[in-house]
Amino acid sequence: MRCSKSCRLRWTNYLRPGIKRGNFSDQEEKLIVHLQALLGNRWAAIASYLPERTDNDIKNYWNTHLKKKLKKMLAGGGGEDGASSEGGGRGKSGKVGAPKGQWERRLQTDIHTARQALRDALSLDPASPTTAKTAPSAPAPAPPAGPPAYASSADNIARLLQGWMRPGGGEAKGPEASGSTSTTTQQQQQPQCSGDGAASASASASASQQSCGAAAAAAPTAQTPECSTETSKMAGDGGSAPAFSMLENWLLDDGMGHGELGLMDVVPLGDPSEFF
DNA sequence: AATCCATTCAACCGCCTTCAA
DNA sequence: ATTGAAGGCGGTTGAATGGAT
Repeated sequence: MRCSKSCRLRWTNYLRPGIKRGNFSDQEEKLIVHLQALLGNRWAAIASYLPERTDNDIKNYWNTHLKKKLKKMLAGGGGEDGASSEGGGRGKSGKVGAPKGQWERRLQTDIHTARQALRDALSLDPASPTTAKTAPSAPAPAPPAGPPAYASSADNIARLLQGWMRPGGGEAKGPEASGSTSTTTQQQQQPQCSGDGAASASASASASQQSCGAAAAAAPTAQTPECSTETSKMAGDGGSAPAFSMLENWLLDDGMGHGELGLMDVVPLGDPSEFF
């Protein structure tokens, strides 16, 4: 009386050998919170970093335990509706502007452009002619025609960072404040990390670290709402200055984010014991 | 002991993507 | 190029369970 789909689900979520059940360790908890901040509610992608856990398990754990913990933690300070802020990449409607791969490539191109522009903007050489009035020449293919890239000028970058660094401000007004609407829509659609298969897993790992990390760092307001509220409060609250230099480092260091570096290194997250 | 309420988690649902015919 | 089946994914449901009254 079971369909193949139901059997597959039963296997992957329950019967498959090697899956661990219950009792999430602190480390796992921390990792899940961290990954959720980076990837949003893309449980399959998150689960790819926890080989012994299924996406269903992680999703359940998030919904039943972690969300509650975060809510409790934030109870003192302007809590928001977690449920309403959910639904990272695609919701039920699943309407995204571009297909997965296309969108991911596009985001990576944008990140490259942003890096280049920031490098120019932060350049110590005042005589530098490249001060990013025009979109820097990127080795990667130019972004598809459409809304202008959000990081096409140093001014944009500066505004963006200013808005972000505004104390307590980052949340609902980033890209909007910087007038970059297209940015918002673009970045709200999270990069798709399929998380299936080794190749795509590693690809998505680096892509996540890059693109999601970029979204989390360069334009935190463009994260999923949860990223920008619950988790960022959780991970941050440590003042904006350190985060900014982390951002600088990340953006200026092309080597970062390409390897299998620990995710914990990408975005600083406080000691979990502080929160749990 | 009975009832109510909250929590947990396996399973289901609907949508989307992929792939083979 | 088209189409249908299968797989994958995230959101949601509901039965089971435990604690409180």
